[in-house]
Amino acid sequence: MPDRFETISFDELPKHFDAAEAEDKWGQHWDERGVYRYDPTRPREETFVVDTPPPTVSGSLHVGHVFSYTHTDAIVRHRRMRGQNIFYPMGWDDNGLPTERRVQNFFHVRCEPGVPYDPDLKLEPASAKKIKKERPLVVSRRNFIELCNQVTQQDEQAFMALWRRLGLSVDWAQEYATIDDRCRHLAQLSFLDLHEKGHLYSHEAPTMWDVDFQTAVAQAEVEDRPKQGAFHDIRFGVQGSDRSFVISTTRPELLPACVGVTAHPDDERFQDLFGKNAITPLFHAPVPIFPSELADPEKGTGILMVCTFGDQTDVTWWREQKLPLRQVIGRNGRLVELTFGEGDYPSENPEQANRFYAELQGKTVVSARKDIVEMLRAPEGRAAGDDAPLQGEPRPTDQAVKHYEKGDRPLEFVTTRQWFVRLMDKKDQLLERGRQIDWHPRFMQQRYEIWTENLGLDWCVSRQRYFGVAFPVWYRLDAQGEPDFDAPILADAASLPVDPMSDTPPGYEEAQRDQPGGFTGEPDVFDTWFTSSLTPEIGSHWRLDADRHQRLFPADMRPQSHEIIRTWAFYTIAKAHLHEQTVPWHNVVISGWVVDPQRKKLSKSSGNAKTSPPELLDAYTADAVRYWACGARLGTDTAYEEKVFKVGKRLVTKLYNAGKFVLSQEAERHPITHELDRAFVAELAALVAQATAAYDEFEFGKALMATEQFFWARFTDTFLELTKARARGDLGDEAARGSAVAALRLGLNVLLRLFAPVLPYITEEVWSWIFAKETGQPSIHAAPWPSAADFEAVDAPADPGSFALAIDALTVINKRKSDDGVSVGRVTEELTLAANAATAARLEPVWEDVAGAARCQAKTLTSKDGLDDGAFEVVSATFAEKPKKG
RNA sequence: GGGCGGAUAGCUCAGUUGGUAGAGCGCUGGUCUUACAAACCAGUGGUCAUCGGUUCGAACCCGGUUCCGCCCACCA
Repeated sequence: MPDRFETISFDELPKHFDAAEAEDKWGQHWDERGVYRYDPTRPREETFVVDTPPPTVSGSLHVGHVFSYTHTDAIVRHRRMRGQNIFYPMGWDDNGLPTERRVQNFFHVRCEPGVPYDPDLKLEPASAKKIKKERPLVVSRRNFIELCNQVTQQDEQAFMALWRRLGLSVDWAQEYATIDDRCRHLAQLSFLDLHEKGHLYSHEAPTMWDVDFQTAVAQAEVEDRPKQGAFHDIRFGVQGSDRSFVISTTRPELLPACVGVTAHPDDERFQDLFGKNAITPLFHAPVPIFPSELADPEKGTGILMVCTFGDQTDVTWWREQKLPLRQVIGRNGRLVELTFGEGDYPSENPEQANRFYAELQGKTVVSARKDIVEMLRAPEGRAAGDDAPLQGEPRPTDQAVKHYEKGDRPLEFVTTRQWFVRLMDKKDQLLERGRQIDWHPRFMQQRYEIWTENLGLDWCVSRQRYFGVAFPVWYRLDAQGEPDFDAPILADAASLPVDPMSDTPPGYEEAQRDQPGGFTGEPDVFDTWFTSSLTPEIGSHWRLDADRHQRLFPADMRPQSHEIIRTWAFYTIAKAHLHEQTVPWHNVVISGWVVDPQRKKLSKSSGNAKTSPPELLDAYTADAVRYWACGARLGTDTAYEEKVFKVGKRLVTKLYNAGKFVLSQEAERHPITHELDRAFVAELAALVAQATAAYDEFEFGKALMATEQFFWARFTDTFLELTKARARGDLGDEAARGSAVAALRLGLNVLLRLFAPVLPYITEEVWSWIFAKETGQPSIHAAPWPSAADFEAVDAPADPGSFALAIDALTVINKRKSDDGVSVGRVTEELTLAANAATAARLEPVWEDVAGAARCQAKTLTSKDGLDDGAFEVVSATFAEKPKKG
């Protein structure tokens, strides 16, 4: 009995592919079979390590997530098929401000560290009415953290469900959360290591401060926002003289904080002033006038007031000139209590100064500005303009004002004690590390370079928040109860993770907490980036498991988006450099954004992200959505186009139908011997090479497009049609039939594998019918990526162009049918096709197939001079009558 | 102010080292055709933003300009 191809029975399969069912079924199978599991026994060089971005689980899922995570998954799936041992974890970034904000709104609560813990606190989500009518419930720090944990766990479930449905081939055994014990442990170890190596310091200094969240922020979290400001021209006096001058400022409310006046040393206009004291209006404070290169003679009036603190330059002047500190803006953004004529607040007229200041005290920056302008315009009964300090009216100007990226009000410089990681002295080393990494696309490296070169401050890593990783630090209290910040007590590495607010430091009793001679815990938490900059180390279990670390670090690939190069990428590189003297990963792969037709980034806040990811998956299926995502080029923004989802859905349907057809063709097993089949295989082999090269560059989009193009234009619309007659046994002998079916199956098999990284569900479905058993690979996602090995049993065609030529000939015949209004399937009773002699000779070996596809009963191929090479002409054609219905 | 990316058919985008402009969608016409009407066949459609240069030849290389998006910048 001859060996026959195993086939499927056409009628047993559902007419239409049920994607929802397949998503469910295959998701379960993959889990059960452990297809995506990392094998810890395989060596580093066989392993492909992904440093997956842990999404912020603040509850807002949008298509941007789906987009970029699909990119990573396609790359990962391809690597897995290349035989690599995949380490593809998933983490949840749940600590930090976004969660705190979400919890505050969700339960309508406010955290107050002094409040006692309520072990029985049970809260329901707050209704909109409640939020509107009632004041937020005040809860303890510990209760608040518990609520944060509760909400993030729910959010993580939602994310996980989405990721599974989308088909991310994550190894769920490697799941982590940035607030879990291991991450807290590692973040605190990181702190201890940096401290030991001398990269950490804490000091009290002016720091960028968000007055709403009441926390310090780092340079990387600061963004400029355009704002309408106004120059106020204010006349200053000079001590012991009639001379005066006018400064121009956009922040008149800082006048009580004025500690100096400066102008450029070469500025002719102010030579006589240097070394003298200016007298501030209203407050009559004598302040030194000094020259500085940093003053720009072109700006304003060329001479300006130095305040503590209006901006970064003020901080510089304050330091260099050793000026006094007059911090008038408090941590809550309101003007603090103070008295002129005392201490650091001298005044030549304290009584008047205090009268003015009393009106400003307790006010916000904005209302204090309004009030002080009125005072400057008409101080104490005098009419406006009557020798008033304010010269003319404020002149509007556009300015860029620093804001915390998550905040609403401008940042202030407030003097507080903060912890810093020293980076300013390591810029060159960090730049060098950046150059040791391959950036995809390449130009994205520029972002890193520019950021690093322009870095102006060390990394402030302490935050005055609650839901975060605690500093493993306590301070001794002296006899007066004052903390000794210069010699912090560090936690023992073996005791981590610790919470200094509830754990006691080595050698102390809990009773000594906050007692003179005792200790106090560091209440601050780490900047969330302090933890998330450790994701490669979190994956590798750095300092916890040396063998695992050696197998997983540095990682191979870091996928991320470009707006966080200055934070996530930068800090991760810094950490790997400081801890391990190496790069954290070898490749950075940058996805673009999803944008609306107006080129605006899709986001919930701007209201252009209307469809949620689950809705999208319901409407179009996971494969179709993945198809859309994978059409993108790296680093390039992609428009949100509903049409593209439909195209993806169509592709899935076509794969299903083509699979059914090919795998139902019966024939004896036979090698691929026919010229047309060999020419097809030659083209297929070229496609494989092309797709493989694209994936080598992480360009899944190029690979997909090439594969898709081939699938429609060279497989379903053409090769299938050209071999149909032979595969049915209507044409040629058993060998010809076997060759056709063998080539169809090889084509389908290879194309399925090329599509598998992008379309995991439909490819697995079709693969499961026959190929799973035939190849011994139960899952296509564990099957080998197509390569030359797939084609080595097939001899080269006599003419590599004969497949293309057959397509051209068929197209000409189809055009004739179309022109005659005849369907392609109609029988051709007689056909005479002409080509020049050379072309006719080349077509000869595949002419039977062409005629078969055209359903010819009688056919003639003649040669005719004057036709171009490769051109065909239908000399005559008669078509059968339309078959009668019935 | 400095830098990066983009501008190609009505729309979304390809276009490898310079060599006659491509796909999909849309649109028009045709076809129920034994894998698929959730389909197929055929057709329409472009001064490659703009100006100049190099070249036998430029969408591609060089320079200028204009728009769009983004990143960065001490913001008196």
